[in-house]
Amino acid sequence: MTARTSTESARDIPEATVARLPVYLRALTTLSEAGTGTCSSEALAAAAGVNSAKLRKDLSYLGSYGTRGVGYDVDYLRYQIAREIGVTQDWPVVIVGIGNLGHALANYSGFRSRGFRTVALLDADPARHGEMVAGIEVQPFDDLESIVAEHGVAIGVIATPAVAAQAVADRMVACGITSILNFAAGVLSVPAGVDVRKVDLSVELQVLAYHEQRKAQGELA
Amino acid sequence: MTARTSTESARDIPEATVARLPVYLRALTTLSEAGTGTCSSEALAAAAGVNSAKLRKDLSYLGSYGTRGVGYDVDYLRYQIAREIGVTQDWPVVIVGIGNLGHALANYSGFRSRGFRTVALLDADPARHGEMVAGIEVQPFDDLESIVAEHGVAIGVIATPAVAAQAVADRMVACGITSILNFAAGVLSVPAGVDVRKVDLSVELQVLAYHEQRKAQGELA
DNA sequence: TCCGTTTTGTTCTCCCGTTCACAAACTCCT
DNA sequence: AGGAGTTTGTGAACGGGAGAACAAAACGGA
Ligand SMILES: NC(=O)c1ccc[n+]([C@@H]2O[C@H](COP(=O)([O-])OP(=O)(O)OC[C@H]3O[C@@H](n4cnc5c(N)ncnc54)[C@H](O)[C@@H]3O)[C@@H](O)[C@H]2O)c1
Ligand SMILES: NC(=O)c1ccc[n+]([C@@H]2O[C@H](COP(=O)([O-])OP(=O)(O)OC[C@H]3O[C@@H](n4cnc5c(N)ncnc54)[C@H](O)[C@@H]3O)[C@@H](O)[C@H]2O)c1
Repeated sequence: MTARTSTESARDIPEATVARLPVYLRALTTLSEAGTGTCSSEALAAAAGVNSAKLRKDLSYLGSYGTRGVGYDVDYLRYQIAREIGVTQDWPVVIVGIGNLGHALANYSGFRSRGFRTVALLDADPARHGEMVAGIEVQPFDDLESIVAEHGVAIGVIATPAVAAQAVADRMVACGITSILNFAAGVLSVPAGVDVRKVDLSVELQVLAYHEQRKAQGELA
Repeated sequence: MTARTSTESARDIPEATVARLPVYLRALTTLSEAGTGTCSSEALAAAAGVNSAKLRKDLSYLGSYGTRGVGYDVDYLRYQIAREIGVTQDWPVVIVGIGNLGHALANYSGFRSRGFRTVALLDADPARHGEMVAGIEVQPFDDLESIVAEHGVAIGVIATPAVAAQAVADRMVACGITSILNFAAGVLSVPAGVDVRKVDLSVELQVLAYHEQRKAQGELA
């Protein structure tokens, strides 16, 4: 899934833990907004939907931020996780392919509130150019290079049809983007050092269908 | 992630394999449409973006559908995987929460072509009722029970705000839905025997941000 | 028929992740 | 000050998945 080339820095956090840190972060934000000042690993684990031992081990990779007999300071731990993930700063993001899904993503407020700022919406179709979506103007895909250079964009989102995805990814990589979130079906091939994460709704539904079928078979027996 | 209660039937396919079968299925469909009649595990693995040994082991859980020295018959293997997943039949699906994301999902043609049929779009907001999206009329959320009963729906999609998600899930479970695809943030609690899969875009982006930050740190050193 | 080539199916080993269990550390009450 | 109660941090056992390696099987040509 992720390719590592650069020299490993100080702490090496397991991939599975990295994927859970954002979940803890959200749970902590909810707790903080509810006015909770301190929480135990048990309580936080319940809020995040994981085993408490796993939570404690995950947090131990970041350091020793809890107090035995007491628990964790919600705001302090929240800051530490945010810093570790790197969302104390804002990451500029470009979205390519402003169709059905691209519109939804552009309108999604959860990005901005969680450390990401959409700096541009790009589409190859001239008919879409100039349209305003969530306060941002849709621009030609060919503006990619200048926008990435101007804002120092490192993260790109692909929401184009599958046939265009590889070409879009190539252009992104060529102009310096090193992390891609891909909604299009199929496999993207990128050079080492570029991270790609794929979201595939059909896969999710088909996994559900598999289990659903098994349940039905079990009832017959 | 998934809860198993019913008695295990004949073959027990590892969860990791189940998650990859849909990927193989798509790769096979692409190959078939390109006119390929036979393919080796090496070729299919490349198309699916996985290791060929892993692919062969995955397929061996389904049975012995290949021919040594030759490879796999594309259409035959495709049918076998589709049957194993359970997408030779059509699964009726309801989508709840027809906002930004719900619109995109309703318009997504990839569902129908992969074994799923959207039978209803439901929303709690009366202002949305009667709107036509992708040829389907948006109906009141309170119609859930009658629609599920009428069509025998087993799979539900939640695309409401996070605060409403648990209540929607409860109603779904109460009227017989046993598989839920959840796009809302936060943890859903459901009884054993109900499968929930969560898609969380913020988590995906934050994982990318973490690696991005590490890359930047590595360059400084 | 026999041998070389190709490719599957499977075994074996290693590694990562999960979970249990407990000692260390902290608080609070007497 | 001391003991009871609570909760963290981590060592250790366990299970599952990934990948290398190879034997078994099929094919094709001589
Ligand atoms: N809509 C969904 O809910 C959904 C769900 C899962 C996956 N997907 C996937 O997401 C992708 C987008 O889906 P959608 O429904 O928004 O499709 P869409 O057709 O509505 O939008 C695609 C957009 O990409 C643009 N585009 C095409 N080629 C381009 C290029 N080379 N460069 C830049 N822009 C280009 C098009 O002009 C269009 O605006 C598809 O790959 C689809 O499979 C969508
Ligand atoms: N838009 C995105 O790209 C995106 C991305 C990731 C996650 N999400 C999540 O998906 C969910 C939906 O996002 P959105 O942008 O479409 O939001 P939205 O506000 O545009 O749409 C939500 C819809 O749900 C309906 N709704 C509210 N309460 C309901 C209830 N109790 N029963 C039935 N319907 C109800 C509302 O009327 C509205 O139509 C949110 O939880 C959001 O966090 C969205």
